[in-house]
Amino acid sequence: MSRINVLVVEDEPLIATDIEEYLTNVDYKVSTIAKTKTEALNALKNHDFDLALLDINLGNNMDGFDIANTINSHYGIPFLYLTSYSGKNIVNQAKVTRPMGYILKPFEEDDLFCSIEIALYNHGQNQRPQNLCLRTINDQIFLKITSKEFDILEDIFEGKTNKQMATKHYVSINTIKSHVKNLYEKLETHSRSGTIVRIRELMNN
Amino acid sequence: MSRINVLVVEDEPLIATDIEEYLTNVDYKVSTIAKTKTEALNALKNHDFDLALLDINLGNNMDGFDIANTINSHYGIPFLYLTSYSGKNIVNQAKVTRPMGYILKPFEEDDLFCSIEIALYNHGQNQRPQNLCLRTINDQIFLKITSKEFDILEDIFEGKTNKQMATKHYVSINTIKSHVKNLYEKLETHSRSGTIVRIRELMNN
DNA sequence: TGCATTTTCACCCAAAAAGGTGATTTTAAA
DNA sequence: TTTAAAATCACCTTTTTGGGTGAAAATGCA
Repeated sequence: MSRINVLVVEDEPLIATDIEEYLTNVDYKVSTIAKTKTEALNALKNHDFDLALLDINLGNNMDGFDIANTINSHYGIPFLYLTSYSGKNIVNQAKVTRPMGYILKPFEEDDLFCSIEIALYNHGQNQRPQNLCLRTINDQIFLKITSKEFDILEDIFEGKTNKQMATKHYVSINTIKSHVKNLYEKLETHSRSGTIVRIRELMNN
Repeated sequence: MSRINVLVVEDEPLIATDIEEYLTNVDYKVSTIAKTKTEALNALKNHDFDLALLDINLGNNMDGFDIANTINSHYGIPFLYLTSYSGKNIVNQAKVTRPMGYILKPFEEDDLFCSIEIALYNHGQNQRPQNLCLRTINDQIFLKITSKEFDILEDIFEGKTNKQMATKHYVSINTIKSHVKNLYEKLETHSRSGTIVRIRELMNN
């Protein structure tokens, strides 16, 4: 497995080399340090990065936000802001660009490492199975789903048949049918696929 | 708009009150401070939180991970770890629980504020409806799905029955069954719900 | 301890889906 | 215009689901 390839965007050379050293120490690879927006966009165009670390303020401009937007629309890699701005205003501007983290200067090697690891992992998982949440569902329906019923619901959501569920849970298929029937009543559905659709809806509110 | 309701899980009273003060300063509401796993789970059961801040280590146990798992499966609120562990091992254990952030002690008020704001925003945005894409699907299977079959597939994904589809498309139910059969062959599935699961997978790559 | 809920299971019937075979008509491309 | 692929439809059998009724354990609280 090759090392994670990082783009560092930072206009202050001293800080940039600091970051580079930190990242190298924890086994990431810094293949480019960009000092301006132009350099950053160029690097993005010409290389494949796994992650970007963005300073928001580059030479008196909030160019970090622009870079973030370009990353979102064109490259889809995760990124974190490394900045000394902590004001409400800036943070609100920053959050709508959907960074995976916001680290305030000064920071330490470990801060960087932990946040990056979480960011990379979450980014990788984000286009992935959506998992159900009992509370979210129950908040939206009148007759509440019990925890056993919830287990069955998860299996239905995974496409399992009654027989498979009976085997998995070491109970009679009749028991499964009973749970399924109760689920349909509580969710006001009448079929497995209809139930999956319903759950998709409930989990998106 | 009422203030963000935060659950703080921290076994060290001094740190807990520090966190509470920080959060109150930046206009969050700390409605519960839990010192043990039991207290935390109880609080989650009895209150509606918008966010949780978890210490990983509670009295010599890694109970923070358990709490995180319960949050994911039962409550679906975003959470951040506040901890002094920065080892690779711990971080790797932590990331699979999908925290929205990982903040190392000691931290400051602003660190907390920035990370929480990002976490809350990203969590809120993460739920989205998904739509199918023929190209994406066909790129991943050997026998390609035709455009008519794709129409049927969309209906299956929406939970429709064969009869409903027949009515909608002005064809015999036998025709629908024929299309469905072909879809199962091409997608290597054997049921409607299994097909929905398969499509979910194919659309997430 | 007693009561309510949950979980377990059985049996029955009807409806829907799954699986197979075969065949005709349309459509689109060579 | 021939030909292959796609779309249409029929019929049949078996399996799985859905829907209804009822009831005995097990569990969890009060």
